[in-house]
Amino acid sequence: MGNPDTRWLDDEEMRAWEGFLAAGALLNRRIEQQLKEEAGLSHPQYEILVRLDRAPGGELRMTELADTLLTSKSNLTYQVTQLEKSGLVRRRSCPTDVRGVFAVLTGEGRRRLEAAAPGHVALVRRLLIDVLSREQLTVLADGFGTVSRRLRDPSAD
Amino acid sequence: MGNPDTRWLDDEEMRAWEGFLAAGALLNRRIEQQLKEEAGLSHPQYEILVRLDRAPGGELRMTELADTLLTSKSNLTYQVTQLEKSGLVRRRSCPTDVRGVFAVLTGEGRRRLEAAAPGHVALVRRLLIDVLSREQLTVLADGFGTVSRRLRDPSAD
DNA sequence: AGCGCATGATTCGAATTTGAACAATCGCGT
DNA sequence: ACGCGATTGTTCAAATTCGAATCATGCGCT
Repeated sequence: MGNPDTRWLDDEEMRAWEGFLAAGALLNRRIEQQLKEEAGLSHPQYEILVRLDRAPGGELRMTELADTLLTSKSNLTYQVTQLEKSGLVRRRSCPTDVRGVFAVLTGEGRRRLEAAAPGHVALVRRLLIDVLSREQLTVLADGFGTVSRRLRDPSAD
Repeated sequence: MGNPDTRWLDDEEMRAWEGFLAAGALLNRRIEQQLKEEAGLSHPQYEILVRLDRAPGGELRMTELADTLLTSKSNLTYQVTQLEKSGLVRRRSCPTDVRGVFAVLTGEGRRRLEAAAPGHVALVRRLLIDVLSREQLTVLADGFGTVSRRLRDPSAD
């Protein structure tokens, strides 16, 4: 069996962990809902458009996109197909590697993103960013930075 | 149309927001995976068992359970059915309200939870809690406490 | 050139999640 | 006691997500 005496979470630690989970669930729900009704996009879809918009040429390889989105490749295939049906993204096969596929942001995709972004940012601001002080923001950014870095890194296993 | 000049997120704000999303995604992935292979439970299922275990008598009304879990009622119906098939939870109809249903933690459910908890807590500790300083934890707990409270409260709309 | 393993992306089926619609019942106000 | 809007939990179909398997290709090595 495992270690007989577990180091349970104390009150503060529990508060942090459950607060994190709760905030995540609630934030996601609101964001999903707002994005859907104001721009007709799911949060995952919005994130895809954002990554593509940032990328040079407005395009990224499927795998690269999946990596930055922290999602599975099969899921990305599905979402990109949906976005393609909506005309917001198109696929382009990679010239130097027959296996490779680029997801490319279309003009309409960019327009849709630009239409969605202000409302989305305003919501994130209202629900999270503006609720916290600058000091809190810094601490969170640092903390999550560390956590994310360790999670990506196999050594932190 | 919306406000023409949006207050975009500055670097620090972006770092906090994206760090939050990334940490959430990565943490969830790991937790899901570990819980599945070490205890045969999904994270949602584990959370259900935890809430029931905390509740007096090891039972809660479906709606109440759904509320604390921040999930939809239909989803809870599904999960409880799954847990019932596994023998970890059973349903009991409410004596004072014919419509009402209690989800009750079974002996086997409690055993399974007790078997899963140490590993789960250890993982949360290793990936999140122990990575942060006590000060960071406090800020996180306070910040997300506020955020969650506002998200639940319709006035914070 | 040819072998063999790693990669890139999709496909497939199963599991989960969602939201709307439903049926039954409650309980408040008259 | 009655009417009726609110509540409780489930059902249903559709959308999403997951992971294993697949298929085709790239690349290093001999």
